[in-house]
Amino acid sequence: MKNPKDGVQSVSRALTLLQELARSDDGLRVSDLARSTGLAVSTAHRLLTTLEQHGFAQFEPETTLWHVGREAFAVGSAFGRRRNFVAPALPFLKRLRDVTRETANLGILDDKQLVTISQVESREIMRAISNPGGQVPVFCSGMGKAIVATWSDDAIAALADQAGLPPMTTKSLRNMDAVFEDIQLTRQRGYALDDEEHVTGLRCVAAEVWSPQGEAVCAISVSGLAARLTDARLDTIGAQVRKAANELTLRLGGTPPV
Amino acid sequence: MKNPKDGVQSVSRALTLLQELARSDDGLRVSDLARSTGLAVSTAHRLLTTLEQHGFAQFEPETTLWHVGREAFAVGSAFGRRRNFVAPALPFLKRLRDVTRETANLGILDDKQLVTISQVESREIMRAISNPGGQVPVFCSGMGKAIVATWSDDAIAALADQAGLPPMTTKSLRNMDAVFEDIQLTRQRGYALDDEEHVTGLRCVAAEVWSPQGEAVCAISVSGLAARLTDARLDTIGAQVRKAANELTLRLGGTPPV
DNA sequence: TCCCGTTTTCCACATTGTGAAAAACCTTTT
DNA sequence: AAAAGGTTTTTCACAATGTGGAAAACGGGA
Repeated sequence: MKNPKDGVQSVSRALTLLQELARSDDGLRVSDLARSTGLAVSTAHRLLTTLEQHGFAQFEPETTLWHVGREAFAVGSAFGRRRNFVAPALPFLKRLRDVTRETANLGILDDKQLVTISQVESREIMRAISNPGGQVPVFCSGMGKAIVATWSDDAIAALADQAGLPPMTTKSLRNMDAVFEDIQLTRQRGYALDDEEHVTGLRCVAAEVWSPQGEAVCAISVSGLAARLTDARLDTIGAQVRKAANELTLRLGGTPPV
Repeated sequence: MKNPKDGVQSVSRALTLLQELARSDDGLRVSDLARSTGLAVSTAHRLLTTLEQHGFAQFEPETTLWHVGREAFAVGSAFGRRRNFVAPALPFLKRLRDVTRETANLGILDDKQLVTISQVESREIMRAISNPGGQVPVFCSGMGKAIVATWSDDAIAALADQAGLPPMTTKSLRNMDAVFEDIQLTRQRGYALDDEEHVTGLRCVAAEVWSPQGEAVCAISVSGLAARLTDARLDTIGAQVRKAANELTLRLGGTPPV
């Protein structure tokens, strides 16, 4: 008769109540909840009380309506917190590596530096030069520029002011005019380009990834020898990177740019 | 022996497990959970399974670790949805973050606790210590004090009476005299200050946001290392936070204080 | 291969959750 | 002002349900 696969009855019922509560924006009454879940009113009441004791449900005495409680919010946000983008990003990076046959990277902006968090290496003989964990000045990095391009010009100027524009190669951007010109291009193209600005001989195509809060949290890029990442391939790869970035954005619960 | 006031045992235990899971960023094993909650392993396992069936917990077979599940996230965000000032607040938080270069927060008062609803992080190395969803005793929080300062002294006393004054650091307010003194200052200044009263080394400047009904519904704050939020900057930041709070108030259809 | 530390399943037992019904509240109606 | 109709709470006897010890199934190391 009893099927253990159903789990613990009372817990299961309590969770159903919570889900029902979450469905409603302006609260529900005990009797409504009892009806919609098929529970006895007294049972629903008892379970709700328990949920309330733990802060998962909330009762408004004035209106006698039940709501989802703060503790549910607290526990739920732990789900989002755990999302360090590395794990979900991997499949997209791999696919990107496979379609481009070049190294794919994931990076975040941290204290004026772009940090490469994760990397899926090209299978070609010549590998990328930068390592995961490696840091690059923002404006010498494709990923850095992709993220920064989403900011206001003022914010960009402020960052450049603080971080400076340390040149890494002869092609590095050396003044604000060059920076804004490059950012302008980045916004138009929909992807950022590092054309041997970090390491001579190395090119890098990048696009930013958006958080649910509507901010560019990290970026995806493809990097390889300038000899292989020819001008002719740039737009194709740009579109592929853009696509991967948008897909990851969706995966993370964000909204890609129009 | 049995006290019905304790609520439904199994539900209560399951919720405790969830809270425990939320505390950990990289997952917990059944046996760890059993130990930390004082449950028999088999019981913990059974409850977790039930949580998993509803999507509130998530099990990683590879690592045999348990995490908070997507459904907990879904239900939790219903809490945020009901307090729908999150979306309209974001632009103001971002601007505040940009002008102060510190983390900007949005919080509401809920059952004697201040809950951080949303957050726009500083771009500096040291990020905020508190997470969205985090809860702080009212009188240890800048945002809490900003809201409460709009109340009558009687109401404040009543709340303190109920909630107590649990000290979080050595600088926390420990008696009603200190509270009223601080509230007095808050009203004069036009902004509230949490000077390492919640976390040592962390300062926080806050101002309340008004509803069209003329009540302080939520608060905006800027938080950062005490080393960076120096006394010299306090009044400037206070004015900036006040301004952001007033702008959001207008946006929500309320009337800012004179 | 065997072993140790897990996770998972099983099962007899009584603790614990259950729901009908009654009590306590509210508004609204007469 | 009292009665009626809708709630939300509380109570309580009963047995269905959840419990935890112990045993079984894994899953990596030696």
